[in-house]
Amino acid sequence: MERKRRSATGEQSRRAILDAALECFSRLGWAATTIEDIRKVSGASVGSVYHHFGAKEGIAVALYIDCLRLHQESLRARLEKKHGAEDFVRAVVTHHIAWSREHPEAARYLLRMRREEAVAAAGPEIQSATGDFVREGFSRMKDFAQAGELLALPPSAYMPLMLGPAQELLRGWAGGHVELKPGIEKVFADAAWRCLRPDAPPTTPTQSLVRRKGP
Amino acid sequence: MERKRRSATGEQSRRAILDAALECFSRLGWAATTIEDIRKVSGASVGSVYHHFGAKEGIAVALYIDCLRLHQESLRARLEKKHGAEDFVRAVVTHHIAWSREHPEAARYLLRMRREEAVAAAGPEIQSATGDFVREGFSRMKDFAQAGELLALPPSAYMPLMLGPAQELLRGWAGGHVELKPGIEKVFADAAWRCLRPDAPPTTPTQSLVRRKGP
DNA sequence: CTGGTTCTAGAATCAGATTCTAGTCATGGA
DNA sequence: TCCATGACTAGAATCTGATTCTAGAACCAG
Repeated sequence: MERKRRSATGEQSRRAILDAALECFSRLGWAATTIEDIRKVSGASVGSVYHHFGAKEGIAVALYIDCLRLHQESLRARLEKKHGAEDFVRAVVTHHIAWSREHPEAARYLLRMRREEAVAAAGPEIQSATGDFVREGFSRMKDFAQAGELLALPPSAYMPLMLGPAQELLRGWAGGHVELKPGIEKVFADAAWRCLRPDAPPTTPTQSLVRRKGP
Repeated sequence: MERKRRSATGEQSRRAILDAALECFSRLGWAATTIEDIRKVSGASVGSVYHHFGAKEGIAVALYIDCLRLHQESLRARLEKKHGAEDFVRAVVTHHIAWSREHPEAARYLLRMRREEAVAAAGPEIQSATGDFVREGFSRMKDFAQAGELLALPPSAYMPLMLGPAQELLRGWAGGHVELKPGIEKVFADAAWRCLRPDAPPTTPTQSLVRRKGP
């Protein structure tokens, strides 16, 4: 009944295949790497690859979930101490950028494969592997909003406003032509907060060079 | 010497192939549609398809450029009358969302294929087809910034801040699970402007978790 | 030691992209 | 008008690489 009898060996080769896959996908791209490439780099056999992952897409999905987990664990740890809305927003944005800089291969893979068909098709599977975390963060933002610590907005707007700019920056970086300057996370954290913080008196949006100028 | 002798016929079948491709890609996804699918829908032959596009990727790229052109022409027209920074920013964001709603297939295709390997590899070709437009918009933003009509920021931050949130929203929409509510473009235009408008007093960038929190 | 299960091997199969050869068709010039 | 030319269409033949299949090895519980 055990899910993993010979786990030691099996898990080991599964790991080797995932590592090889990340290397190959990074170097050659997802479409261009063949099972043969992965087989050579990992030292496994075709049969073994298919035993563990079922199909080429299976590798992509497993690797995606793997990287996502790394990312989320790191973020979770960082968010534990954040209780206010501003701290929360800034920490999420900053972490997103900083983590990507620290784990370039994994980050690039996540950025590239997001919405890539091979992975997108496995939506439900990924949901179940990581959905709670996202849902949790989302509901936390709604709570902040309800408490007046964030601007009141349609719920579906929070995530895009908070992370969209960073995501777009990182996408450019992953594409290879923009670099990630050292202090850039601060710029984006500021921007996200500027965009989400409450305040804004009667909101005279038409002419806006007037207000603001705190204590 | 003429580039297009039998152009009428040729152009026609090229068009038919592109249309068929958009339909197939939308319905089945890029990876899953075969040349055979496109051949059947368009009525062309394999040879004809390869004559016009060279490879499956060639179809994807041509279609991408085709859709991008539509998008840009529409945006260009809309921007002509916008002279101030605020108008400009709001128009770009609003247009991005509204256009997507009006041309769902093309928009979804653009969103899905952006950074998709098949298309990303053709970067240079796409650059030359559309680069000017982007460059132009970018330099316009730098001008605004220089004139003090936009917050001073690292140049690479403008595009992500302006369009990142909308892009993220649309990506969710293209993925199929978020819907595009009627007035949502206003929310995102407001947010973009909130985030880019100048103002912000002496800007004490180093420590920013202190101030703010008004009365 | 035996039966059951996981995992590894690698040859065989299959699908589908690409290539190749043989035309067809419209045009410009003789 | 008639031919040469190059754009274009057809579809069969190849090739590449993903997937399947059959055997067997390693391991564990009884």
